[in-house]
Amino acid sequence: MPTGSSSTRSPPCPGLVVSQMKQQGIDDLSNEKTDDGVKWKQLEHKGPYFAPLYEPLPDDVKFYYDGKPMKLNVATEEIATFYAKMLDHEYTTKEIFQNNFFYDWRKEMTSEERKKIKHLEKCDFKEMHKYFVDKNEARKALPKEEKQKLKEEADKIQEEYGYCILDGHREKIGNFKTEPPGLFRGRGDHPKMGMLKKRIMPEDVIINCSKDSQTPEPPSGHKWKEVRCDNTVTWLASWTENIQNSIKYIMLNPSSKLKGEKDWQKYEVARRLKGVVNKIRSQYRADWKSREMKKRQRSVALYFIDKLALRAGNEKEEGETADTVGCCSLRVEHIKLHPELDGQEHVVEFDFLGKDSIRYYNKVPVEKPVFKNLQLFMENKDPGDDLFDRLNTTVLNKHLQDLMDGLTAKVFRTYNASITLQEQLKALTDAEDNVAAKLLSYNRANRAVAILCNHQRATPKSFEKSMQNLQAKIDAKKEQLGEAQMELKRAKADLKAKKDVKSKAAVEKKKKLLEKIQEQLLKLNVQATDKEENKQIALGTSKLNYLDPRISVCSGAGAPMGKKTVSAQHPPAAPLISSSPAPLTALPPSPPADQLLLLPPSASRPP
DNA sequence: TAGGGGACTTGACGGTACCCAT
DNA sequence: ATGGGTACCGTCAAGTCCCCTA
Repeated sequence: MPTGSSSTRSPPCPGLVVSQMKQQGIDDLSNEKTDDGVKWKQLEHKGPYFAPLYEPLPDDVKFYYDGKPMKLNVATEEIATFYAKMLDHEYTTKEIFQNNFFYDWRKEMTSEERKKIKHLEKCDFKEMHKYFVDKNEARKALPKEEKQKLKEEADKIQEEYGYCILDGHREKIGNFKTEPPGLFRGRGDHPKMGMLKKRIMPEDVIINCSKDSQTPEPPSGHKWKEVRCDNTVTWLASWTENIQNSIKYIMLNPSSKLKGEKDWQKYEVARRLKGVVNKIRSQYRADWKSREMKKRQRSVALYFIDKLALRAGNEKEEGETADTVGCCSLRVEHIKLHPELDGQEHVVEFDFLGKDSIRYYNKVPVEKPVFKNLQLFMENKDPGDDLFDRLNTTVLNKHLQDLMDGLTAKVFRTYNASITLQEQLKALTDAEDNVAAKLLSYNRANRAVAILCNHQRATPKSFEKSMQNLQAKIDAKKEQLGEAQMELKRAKADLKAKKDVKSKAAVEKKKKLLEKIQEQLLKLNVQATDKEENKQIALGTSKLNYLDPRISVCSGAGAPMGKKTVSAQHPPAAPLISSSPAPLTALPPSPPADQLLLLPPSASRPP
């Protein structure tokens, strides 16, 4: 079973590097680190690879305004192609998108163009659109050799710009290309959708590298905005994007040692939480009855974060982004209280848009004091008012910091995700199971985590069809099964009549065949179950960001690990399985790997 | 202590490489 | 060999959280 450990990491492998370093008497990187930041000594790279310049359209591809062809200035034309390319996308039907685009487009026009082009409805991009569709088709239809050539060119660029040297190690860069210009596509109801995302020029880019290293050359005729040497940060280059005025970075690939160690640290913090979580839970339960409103709100919010793995919920600037919330920013309109619902008492119904405007909908029975507190928090408030008006993420995290060093709201998500995987694996897996059954168990455990974290996906486009295909296979197999049963019956009758060796052998043969078919049918059914259950659930995110890989490795589940390198997630000096830190439930001293999962499942989920 | 900047992680999505059944 | 299905990976938006300033 693949572990994904070889695919993305740049050679040489981390373990090797460390042993070489030790031999050479070079200190391990971790020795040079301080608590509050990276401290590298050497960073060398080639700077970002810039998005290709705009190629003007051929003369026969025309833009029409009010039915008449109109030659656009190159800059104007470029922006028009951004819109033209998106014509069959739902975005372009939205009024906000259209308005934002048109407003920004007109700003970039020449004054003559601006005088003429006054209404988007009169703009005809269809010919341009067709040009790009055709071009795309042509690219797909290219002969093999041509495609190979293109790939080689891309590989060359990757080779040249895709790696950097960090303290003597060649590391893969995550995103070495600048983002190309285009129209901003926000998620959900984004007020800025359709705005023009400008082209990044070398003059916008800050380069970060070590003083003694070779400073990357800007493209000819250009210069960098700034070259600096800041070894407390991990980015190689940065620029400010024009939509949200936020900074974008070029950073290392997750397979790099730097990222891997950070990831490892994250899970170590989660493991420390394991040790104090019971105390924290008793504490917040006690605080439900506090005389201070602030404490009550804090403790109820923390209960939600712990029990439901909600995100912290920072405040956002109104009108700048889609209206989404997390725990601390929940509003009265986002919950409904049901003293009784479907035979359960004290049910809270959540309905809000979370990160990426993904809907969170959940009906949860809560403990009575929580319910009573929520009623209190909602008294005399309007639907649009904050549920926790005395609370924000800063206040909450400050409190958490007091409870445990390094504890923040998001650690609960990591902790509860990982512990859920571990418990589910333990509960669902039987060592005797075959591979298919084990894989289903792993997926189910992974699914439990994804559901907890509300990681959703759009139903894949081909879902219905591929489900039908699978069903057809199952039907065919069932038919086969029926036939096999009949044949066995006949063979048995034959044996009864003849009682000879040959017919006995025939019966055995038919029996074997029947068993084989039964097993195949079972496997298909398992597959169908897995597929159906996974229809709208995304497993990747939790696998990548929330599940301590040591849980999967130690349990022997051998499931795909995603793009992070397992070995890179450890301080490489520690071997992965034999003596390395154990997963969450096994706090030091670490038992041997085969016992890691045998700890009591109790008390790991909130009461 | 509000407010904003900065650095970093988390997240869904779409294209592509790859795999397996036909 | 082909084509359908899927895992993987890049992309870039959207979060979290920390720090600094007024």
